[in-house]
Parts: sequence; structure tokens; C-alpha cells
Amino acid sequence: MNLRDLRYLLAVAEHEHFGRAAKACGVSQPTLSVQIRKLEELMGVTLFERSSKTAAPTAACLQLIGHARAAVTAAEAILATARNLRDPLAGRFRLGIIPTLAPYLLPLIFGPLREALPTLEVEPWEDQTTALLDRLRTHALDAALLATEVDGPDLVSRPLFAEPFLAALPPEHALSRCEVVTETDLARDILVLADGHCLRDQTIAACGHGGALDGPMRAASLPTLLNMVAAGYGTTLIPGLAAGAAQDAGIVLRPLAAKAGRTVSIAWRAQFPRRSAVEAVGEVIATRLRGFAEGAAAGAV
Amino acid sequence: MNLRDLRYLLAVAEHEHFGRAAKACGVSQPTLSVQIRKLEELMGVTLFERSSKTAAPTAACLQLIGHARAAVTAAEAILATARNLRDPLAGRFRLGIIPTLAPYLLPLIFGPLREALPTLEVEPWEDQTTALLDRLRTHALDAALLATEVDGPDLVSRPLFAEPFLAALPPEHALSRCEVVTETDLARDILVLADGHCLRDQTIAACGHGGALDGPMRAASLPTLLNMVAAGYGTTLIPGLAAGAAQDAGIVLRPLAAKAGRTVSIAWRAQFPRRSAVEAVGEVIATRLRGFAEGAAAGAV
DNA sequence: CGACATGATAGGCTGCGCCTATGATGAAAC
DNA sequence: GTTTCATCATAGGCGCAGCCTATCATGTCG
Repeated sequence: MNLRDLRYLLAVAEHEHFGRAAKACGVSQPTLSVQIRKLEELMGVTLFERSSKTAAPTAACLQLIGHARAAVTAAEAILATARNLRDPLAGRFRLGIIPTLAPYLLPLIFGPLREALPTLEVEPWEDQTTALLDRLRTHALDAALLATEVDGPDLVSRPLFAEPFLAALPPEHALSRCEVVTETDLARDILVLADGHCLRDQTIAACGHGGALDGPMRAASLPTLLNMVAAGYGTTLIPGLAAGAAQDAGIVLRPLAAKAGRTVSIAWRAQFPRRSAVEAVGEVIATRLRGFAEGAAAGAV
Repeated sequence: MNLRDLRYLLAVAEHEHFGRAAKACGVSQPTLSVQIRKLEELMGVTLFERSSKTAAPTAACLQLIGHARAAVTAAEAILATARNLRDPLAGRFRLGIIPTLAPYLLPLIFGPLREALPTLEVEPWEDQTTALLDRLRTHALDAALLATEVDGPDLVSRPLFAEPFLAALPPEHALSRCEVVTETDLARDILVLADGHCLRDQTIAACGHGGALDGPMRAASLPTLLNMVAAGYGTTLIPGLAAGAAQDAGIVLRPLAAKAGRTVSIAWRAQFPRRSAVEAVGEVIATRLRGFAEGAAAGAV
């Protein structure tokens, strides 16, 4: 059985006339006769009572055309839905973002995204890098904003903007008297985030450390870490976009001598079909953040 | 687009694997690859994100398979319904019956019909002959019980049983002293049904009439006519099956000398596809009424 | 690096569904 | 009664869609 056959069935049932139904279907009358006959043989039911005047649907036929109409309608709904889905810049777009970036970046890009891509429903998902990569690979995310290189041939990425780090000091800290802080100077009493945050590894890579990394005061999130620094427990590096939040917490910020920083990239599956959506989102973010690195490195936010 | 294509789509979406989906569909893997590809081109939407491990449905695909499943389900419902409809001895059977027959015949045949054809839902429709023929021709009835010959090549009929007429007399009527009444003797003060009833014409044909056929007391129905006879307004002919009702009304019945009567037939459209249902119904009625003519003609009911 | 799995591609064949032409039948016109 | 016109059914031929097997391209894993 075929959708075409069902359309023929509906046409003949509606017109009660093979010739007119054939014209409505855009086929010849014999075609319709043959196909309806085959349908009747397939079903084992006489669908129409033919006469020299008309072709009247039988009671059995009337019971069937309800289902037939449902099938044809559903098929047309598929095509109609597909038409609406054809635009890759429309629909849900699940975007993963690492925790040390999300709260500071999202407020900046929500507006531009909505303006540039009004039909794209960007759904942020905050998680650590490895979790984001897992979700990317299991198709639970469409793309992710990361601060690390992605590995493996199944994923690709594109850098969006450079984010310099800043030294974050308690106001009374000795280094706060310097205009510029050298990364290694921070190592002595540096505090880092809990395991799993890429910022933790990058901080250690840039500064080294004074020994006790995971003391009793593990900082599970960047706001917590900022509070700990503000309370005088030690120093740290923060990403440039968090500068505002750090200053609000009463932290002194200084540019770094070696200009340590990280590059934020957008990553996606190589096979992801809506590549244009990824690139559009990436372009909006890159444009919004253009020129940010220089301003942040200079200490002006 | 094709129902087959939708089944392929559902299979691949379910298995997330072309090879297994192909096996489930009973086709080769290349066939599935080609058909899904064509579906994607038709819709302008990428349905699956292929990798060397799996074929994951895209978000667009997930939106479409709901409709696809609806279409496939409806198509299967057609076949399932058709299977149930395949038995012509099942389902509604709209049976027209003339008014001078229905109230007396129906009680006799309801039981046997239900017993012999339990899946056939016989729906009686009482109307005069011409109305029944109209409804037959417009497919509003499947068959009709008539007491006249049917005309035209579009309708055919089969006699079921002979129904003798009986003379119906007021108890005090002079003819009630006779054992047998001659048809023409009734003509003098005969009463007949209103126009449109076949029994009216058959009564006149058998007996003639005394002149004033449609006086002020038109009898629109046989029970009314019986009441008029019982009240002494005149005589009439009644069909044998109405004998019981006539006697209940206090009417004297006598057999007729010339054995006037009528033949009850079942009529249907020559093209009606459920001919076996017609014949089964006719057979049940004929069997139930077998031997009725002799008993009724002898006056014993 | 080789063995194995995936999905994609190529070429050939079969049969379905389409057409036009014609037949069969019945109704209406004359 | 005969003709004419309508209906749907049938026949024969043709093109293409969909299927197969064989093979390729690619990525994974031991």
C-alpha cells in the first residue's frame, strides 16, 4: 500500500467519479481504475460500487477513509514541518559553556544573539570541559564554548576571542602596590579552583604553585574563589571577563607581566549538520568580544 | 514521499544504525542509505548525523518522526480495519420494509436473524415502496422487503415467501357467515389504505371497489384500517401476517375464494457488493416463513 | 599495521505505475 | 429502435523507481 493509493482512494470517495477523481489527481482514468482495483484486492474489501453513472463508496470504504485521511494528513504534516525546519539558523541550539565563563559571558552575548539570530533558541548548559565534551559526543549538545584545545577527529573548534588573565589580590596584599604582577610572584600563596576546572590547570601552568593546592578550603566555583581572595586567604588568577565581579567583591586586579591568558573557542562535532548555526553563533560572540583582550590586559574593563 | 520511506526513517531513527535498520526492514543497507538520502534531499533537512559508529537522528528528525509514526500507524489501521471488514456478513445492514409488513414480520425474523447472522447488524427502515426504492438507489439502504415487482436494470430481487390475503370483516357483517369469501363480494363496502401503500393497489386489483375510495376516513396505516373495519365502517383485505393483530382488534377473518395474495421479495442494487449478506438475510426470512402460506390460507395462524 | 566495522557509491535488473487505445455496458436523446 | 454519449474496465507498451550485489572510503581497535 502506498500514500499515493490512499490519495486516489480519497479522491474517488470525494468525487464519487473515477474520471473527475483522475483529473483531480493528475492521472488518467484507467490508472485510477487499476490502482483502486488493486487496493480492493489488497484489502479484500469492495471499496466502491460502480455503476454507469457514479462510483459510490461502500460502507466499508467510509470506515476506511478516516484512517486514509489521517495518513495523508500526517504525511503532509511531515513535509510542512520539514519546510519549517529547513533553516539551520532556526530551532533549539544547545550551547555548552564552562563555569568560569558562563556567568560573565552570557550577559554580554544574549542580546546580540537574539538580535542577530532571532529564530535561534540558544539554550545554555553550564558544565565542566570533560562533561561538555561527553555531551557533545552523545549529541546532547550542539556546540560548546571551551577554553582548551579539543582532541579527536570527531570534534572541531574555532577560536573566538582571547581572554587575558588578571592577578587577583586582597587589597592589603603586598603585590597590590605593583602596577604589573609577574605570574610566578603569585605562586607563593596562590589559590586555585577545585579539580576539573580548566582554569585550575591553566592557573598552575602560568604561575606554578606554593605546594598546598587542595587544602581544606577547596573552591568549587569562581565566585567562591573570589570571596576567598577578598577575605585575604591568598591570590589567584581570574579570567578577564570576571574582572567586574572581582572588583565588586573588593579584590584588587593587576595586569600580568607575561600576559598569561586563555583562548575561548567554540567546539562542535565535525559531522554536525547545522554548521552554519555554529558559525553564526561563533561570529556573534567573536564580534561582541572583539577588542576585549587589549582593554582587559590594560586593566580597564 | 512514500510510506515505505517513512518506515525506513522510523527504523533508522530507532536503531540509530543503517545496517540493523536495513535488516529490520528486510532490505539491504545500500537501499536504506539511498532512500534516506533521497528523503533528506526531498525535505531539505539532514535527518541523521552519520559517523563511523552510529547514525544519530538530528533534532529536526526527532520532530518529524512523530508525524511519520502517525502516518504509518494510520496506514496500518487501514489494513487492520479492512481485515475486520472483509466479512460481508458483518457490519451494518440497512433493510427497508414496507409499512404493511414491518410490524408483523419483524418480530418473527429478529430472533432467527440474530441467531443465523450474529455479526450482521440489521437496521430496519420502514417506508413505502417508492421511498424504499429511492433510498435503495441512493445507497441509503442495502436491501428492501417489498411486495411488488422491482423495475429497472439497476435493481434485482428474489421472492422470499407468498403471503395470502384474508378477508377482514366486522363481526356483524353479513359475509362473516360464509366460510369462504369471494374477492368481488368485498368490493361493495371495501375500505383501502391511503395512497402510496402497495396494499391499497393490490386490494383494489383483487376486489375492485364500490366507488368512494378516499372518503373522509383515510386510513394512513394498517392498524388504523383494522380499527375502522372493527368499528363496522366496512370490509378490507389484510395480509396474512397481520391476521393476529386483526383478530386482536375483534375482526372476523375469512379465506378468499380466488386465493388473492402477494409475494414478498427482497430487492437490492444489482451492483451491491455484499450480495452474500442479502442472500443470507433472504434465506433466513424465507426459511422462517416456509409453509406460512398454506396455514394462513386455511385460516389457521 | 592489519582486521573489522561503518556508511556511501556504482551498475544492472526487475517490476510497478503510468500512458494511450480500445472494449463493454448502460442511459439518454431522437 | 437506433444512435450517441457517458461511464468504468481492459490491454499493451514504456520509463523509471527501487532493489540487489559488488566495491569503495573512512574510521576504530587490537
